[in-house]
Amino acid sequence: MPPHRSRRRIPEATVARLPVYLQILVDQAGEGVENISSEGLAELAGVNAAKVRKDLSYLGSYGTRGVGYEVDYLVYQIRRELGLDHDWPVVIVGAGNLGQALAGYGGFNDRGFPVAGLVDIDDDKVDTVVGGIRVRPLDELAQIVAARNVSIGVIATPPPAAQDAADRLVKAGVTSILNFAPVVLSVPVGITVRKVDLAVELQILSYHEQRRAAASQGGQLHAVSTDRGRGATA
Amino acid sequence: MPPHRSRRRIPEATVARLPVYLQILVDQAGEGVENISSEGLAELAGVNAAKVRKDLSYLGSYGTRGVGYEVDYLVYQIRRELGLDHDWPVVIVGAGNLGQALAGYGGFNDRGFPVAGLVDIDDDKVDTVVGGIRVRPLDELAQIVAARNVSIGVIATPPPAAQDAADRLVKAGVTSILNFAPVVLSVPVGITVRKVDLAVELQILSYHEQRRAAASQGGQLHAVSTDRGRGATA
DNA sequence: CGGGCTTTGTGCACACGTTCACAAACCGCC
DNA sequence: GGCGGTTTGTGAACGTGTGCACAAAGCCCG
Ligand SMILES: NC(=O)c1ccc[n+]([C@@H]2O[C@H](COP(=O)([O-])OP(=O)(O)OC[C@H]3O[C@@H](n4cnc5c(N)ncnc54)[C@H](O)[C@@H]3O)[C@@H](O)[C@H]2O)c1
Ligand SMILES: NC(=O)c1ccc[n+]([C@@H]2O[C@H](COP(=O)([O-])OP(=O)(O)OC[C@H]3O[C@@H](n4cnc5c(N)ncnc54)[C@H](O)[C@@H]3O)[C@@H](O)[C@H]2O)c1
Repeated sequence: MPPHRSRRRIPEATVARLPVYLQILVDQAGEGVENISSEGLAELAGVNAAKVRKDLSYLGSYGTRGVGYEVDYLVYQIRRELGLDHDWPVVIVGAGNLGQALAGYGGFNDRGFPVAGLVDIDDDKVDTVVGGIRVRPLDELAQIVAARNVSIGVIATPPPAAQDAADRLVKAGVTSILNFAPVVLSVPVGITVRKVDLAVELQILSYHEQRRAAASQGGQLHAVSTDRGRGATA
Repeated sequence: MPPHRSRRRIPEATVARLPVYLQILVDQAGEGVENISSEGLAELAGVNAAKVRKDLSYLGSYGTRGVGYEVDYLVYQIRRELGLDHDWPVVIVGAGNLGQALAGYGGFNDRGFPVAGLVDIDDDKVDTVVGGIRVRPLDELAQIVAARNVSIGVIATPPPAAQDAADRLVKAGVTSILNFAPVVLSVPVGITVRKVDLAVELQILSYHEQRRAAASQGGQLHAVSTDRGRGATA
């Protein structure tokens, strides 16, 4: 079978689920499972089987009717499609509470995202070592990005400094940013930004709690719908 | 005007954006801004103005044509709709790297989510103090939940322990869970779960990087579309 | 008090995402 | 080689989310 050049554009919703499938498939491979059906994978991923099949169909026709999917091959294909066939070094800006937790987290390295650098504006933080990484001054950001060919930056600064951090990252040549500060970043076209905002997550939970409370008190009870693939109500 | 009993169901996509508007509005109020137009708010939130208007219309008709929205009143209404008119104490399970960063993070308290407890299975961690919180043994989880009337739990344990943590949380009476472990949790119906998976976020960025690289090499360049409100490509 | 300007609130069309349902494909076994 | 059982891949229907475009509403000013 031909190595299927990645032509088609994959829907964002699917892109967001592929890493979940990948995780499960790697686990399954580790347990010696060689084949898996869309039904089985769906069960483990907590989604609909038809969705699994449609998602996987964007990668090509890698299943065998009557049998299912070969786990190893699927892992290979998803990896390739997500660009995980090589490492993506990341640079972290801000070595505070969160930046240190991130740097000390082995999961990044394991999953192909080695921490190429950790920079901070505070001289007291510079040269301290966290998770085997020595904190470097903010000035060296561009240098690190260039030297290690970094294209992904992580922002873990206080909110007021986040835009500045983004500007510096972009200037240094980074083209993707993962932002933990609760602010809306403004970046040039062509730069991809994703935001992880814990407060937002908690507030969404709060909404559902509040709704539950209101419902059980006054009105009738509703099933709460799933929320665009990022959370779920069982 | 009547205090508008929260009748209508608000679309999930809107619920996910309201916290962002709220954040911006609070900032603006702090800077003395009294009124804001959908256009202005949209600009600051990085979204379409019509979307802002439609989102806000689910709360009721709180704008004034020709003028815009009164910032303070909008803050009040969004807070009420999200259930943020009172605090939601949270309990954190797992006092490792991440659990400590979360417990030490002032932003939770400020935003109405005080840490009611931090529990860990490891006796070496118990009784250590992090961010002003004394780590308690896992056994005391149910007690903490009951005593402080906690309905939101945060899982920051290693992946293999996450399901156990979820089970304990549910048993203790928690009805919403924010899960940081990269595993799919299985919970009873009626429990709301949201997952924050950093590796997934990075892998999505990796996909776009890979796509960019492939495009600039071979095919034609495409604008990358926005991804369901959680990230963006400018 | 009326006219012009601004901005909301929403109907409508379209895009995107999800799920069902089923023909086509494949396996294994007789 | 054919048959029954299984599972894929996808067309089609449906549901959710987005954005345009415009009438309705309100403000200001003369
Ligand atoms: N800690 C958490 O659990 C947590 C949770 C949710 C969100 N966040 C967000 O993550 C961000 C970081 O949180 P934290 O708790 O680590 O804060 P922190 O104050 O502990 O750390 C911030 C670090 O950034 C450095 N810094 C400040 N300005 C900088 C700049 N211009 N360039 C580079 N570094 C700079 C500071 O020196 C400090 O070391 C904040 O925006 C916060 O809102 C944190
Ligand atoms: N640290 C990060 O930046 C980071 C980033 C992304 C994801 N995560 C995820 O967050 C989770 C925690 O990461 P970490 O770096 O803090 O790990 P960690 O190993 O530092 O901490 C885990 C803690 O959980 C405790 N624990 C283990 N089993 C438990 C149980 N059954 N009940 C209660 N506590 C238990 C351990 O004693 C330990 O203190 C992991 O699932 C990890 O994949 C962490």
